[in-house]
Formats: sequence, structure tokens, C-alpha cells
Amino acid sequence: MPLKDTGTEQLIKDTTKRMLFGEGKLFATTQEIADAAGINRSAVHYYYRTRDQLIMQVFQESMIALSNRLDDAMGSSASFEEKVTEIIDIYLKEMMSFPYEETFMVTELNKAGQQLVAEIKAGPVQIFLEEVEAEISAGRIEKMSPVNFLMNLFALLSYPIMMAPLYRQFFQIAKEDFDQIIQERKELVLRLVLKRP
Amino acid sequence: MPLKDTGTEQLIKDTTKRMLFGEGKLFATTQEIADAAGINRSAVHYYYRTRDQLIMQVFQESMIALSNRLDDAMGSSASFEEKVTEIIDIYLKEMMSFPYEETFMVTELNKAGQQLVAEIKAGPVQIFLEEVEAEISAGRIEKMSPVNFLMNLFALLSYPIMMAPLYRQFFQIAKEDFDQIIQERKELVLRLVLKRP
DNA sequence: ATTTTATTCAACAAAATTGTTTAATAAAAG
DNA sequence: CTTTTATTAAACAATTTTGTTGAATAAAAT
Repeated sequence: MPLKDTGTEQLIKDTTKRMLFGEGKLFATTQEIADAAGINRSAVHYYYRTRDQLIMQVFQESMIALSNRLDDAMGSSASFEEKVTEIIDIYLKEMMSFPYEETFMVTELNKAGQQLVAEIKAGPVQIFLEEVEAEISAGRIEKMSPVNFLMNLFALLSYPIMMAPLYRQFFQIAKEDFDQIIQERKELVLRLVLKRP
Repeated sequence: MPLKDTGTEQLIKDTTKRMLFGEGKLFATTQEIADAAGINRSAVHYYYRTRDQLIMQVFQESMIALSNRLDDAMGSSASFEEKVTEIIDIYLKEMMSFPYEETFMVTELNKAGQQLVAEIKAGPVQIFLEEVEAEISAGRIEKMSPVNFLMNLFALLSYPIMMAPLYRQFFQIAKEDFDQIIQERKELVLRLVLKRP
């Protein structure tokens, strides 16, 4: 908590987030982070005593911000379909910017043993899950546990993006063609989870 | 390539695979691997000069084995629906045993820069993709790029399992209840991708 | 004008990990 | 019985990374 705000602290966090979650350099050293930010390594330690503290800070702020945006969407007064559309928008945008964020979560959760996941405000998610249940009862979506509905949604949005470098190799597809295929997914996922024609 | 086969080399590989891809200890040191296998660290270096060589060996053998099983399923003479059922079986079983295998792929691909992904036999996958296209033309599955069909399938199978520890925390669900929910997925995924009633 | 603050710089200690080497041991193969 | 092979053990060098420290500098705040 510096008295003059020179923006350096924020620069460090932004750079760290971009490198780790954006570019997938999950093992970036403090030196590499400092270099990427164009500052001295000492400055990193000036603001965050340890590398771990820095990374946890960045990660938690990311998760809280995303969680809040999703909560807003889930708890809004919009219709169910509008909510789903909004969730897709939010999630897809986040994943396109930071494809390695969830991969990081998975790898770190074992290491840390800590409480990595932000405390969930039970409210909005619960409300949304109840709405899912209502849709199922009304026969407007496939019969399943509401939790599975949400996991399906996240799976269809996240997985192809986090696996993109692999699948491009796997399917031998040029980058532009693959981007085209990813683009198709936004509407596709909506149709799929809502089973609309 | 030892002359007497004492099973130690295989033990090292099996232990490594279990620790890394099964338990998610992606950063296990050679010492930890040796301990888990109940052997001396020197033995690890006796069979594999470097840690990297060991891990790459384990990973590539895994991928080739899985790839072969999937190719068999995709290239078989079964009906389309039987093929999809078989793919779901294979993939789900693999993911349940080794939930961190794909996460490892993602984290390593950046590091290695190498050719991590086994050379794909273009044959079976291509054949299957053509069948997908035929199903789409016949209107039996949703209109989409065939690649997206396969990615949807893998996404729905992989993601919930690799994210299980997170989602259990997220949804505040007991392990047994969550396992129940995962169980539901096998039929659910089939119904979803084939849009059957 | 003086003090505070942010940042750099250089150097260093400590720890962790890796890969190597050499010798010893014990079992299997010949 | 002798040799080969697998494995352990101990010690070590090299490397990497981290976190700390103390001094220097320059800008901002008072």
C-alpha cells in the first residue's frame, strides 16, 4: 500500500496475469515477470514479499472479479435464456483473454492445499440453479442434475479454449480456420444447452 | 533396456504416471517418485538419465495407448451411435483414472515447445469426422463443424473430471453426492451430443 | 529545503534440485 | 565359480531461484 500511486504495483499484477493466465507461462520466475514489466526484480519484492504472495493476489483478484460478474448475471432479473446468454458472454470473454487461468487453478489446488477458491456467495448461484430446475421441470431443457447443467455450460465454453493449442495440432488445422471454428461455438453452445432448433 | 527384467523400470513408469496424472502431483521430484516407488533415486537415473526423459516417456506412452484405443473405436465397423458410446466409455475411464493427464499436457506444451502430441494417424479420426458430417447432413445431430462435435464430446467428458476438486468446493457438495452427479454424466453426454429424447 | 517514498543496483546467503561419479553389495547368468 | 547386471549408498558440483540487505538515486511531498 504505497502512499504515492505510481501505478507500478498494478503494472506488476497486470503483467503477472497476462504472462501466467494469458500466455500460459505458469512457471515464470520473478525475474521474468520483472523483465516483462520493464522493472527491476527488487520492485517485485518491494510490493510482494514472495512470489507466491504476488501470484495468489493476482489469482484471487481475478477469481473474485469473474465471480462477481457471473453472480450479477445469475442474479439479475432477466429471463432464463437471457441469463444463459450473458453467462456465455462473460465466460467466453474471460477464457479468450486468459486461457490458462483454469489450468492454473487445477495445478495449484494440489500444491496449495489452501483455500484457493474464493468464498462463493451462495445466493446468486443457488437462485440460478433453482431456475435451471424449473426449466427442467417445464421440459424446456434436458433432464439432469442442475449442477450438471452448469458444468456442461462451463465445459463447453472453457475446454476447447484451454485445449486450443493441442487440438490445432491434433486436427492439423491452421490458426485462422481454428479461430473460425471457435467463433461458431458461441451460438452453438447456447443451442446445445437449451436444446433449441 | 535391461537384460534381466526385474520390473523396476516398469514400476518407475507406473509410479510416475500414478503420481503425476492420477494424483496431480505434477511437480513431483525424482526423490519423491523414487520414494513412492520404494526405490533409490539412483535407480531412476539408472533407467532414465534425466527427469524430463522419464516424464516424457511416461506421457508419450500414455498418449499413444489412449490414441490407439480411440482410433480402434473410431475406425471400427460399428454404427455411429455405438462408436460414440464406445468413445465415451474409453475417454471417461481414462479420465477417471488419470484426471490430470490433460492438465499436464496444457502446462507442458508451452514449456517444451517440442512435439508433445503423438503423431496422429490421420485415418480413423478423419473417417469418424466424415461420419459426423453425414449424421449432420441427415439431421440426426445439431448443425456444426464436425471438429466442434468432437470437441464438445471431449469437453463434456474431460472438463468436469479435471475440475472436480474445484467444483466440489464451488457447489459445496459432499464427495459422494458429487460422484453421483458425475455418474449421471455418461448417459447424459450421449443424449446431449446425439440430441436424443 | 528537507524529508519521504519509489525504485534501482549489486551482492549474497540459503535452499532445492538435478545429474554425475565412484564404490559397495547382492543376486542372476554364464 | 566367475562375470555380469541391477541396485543402493554417499558425496559432490553445478545450477537455478528465491528472498534479503544496504546503499544509491531521483522524484514527489511537505
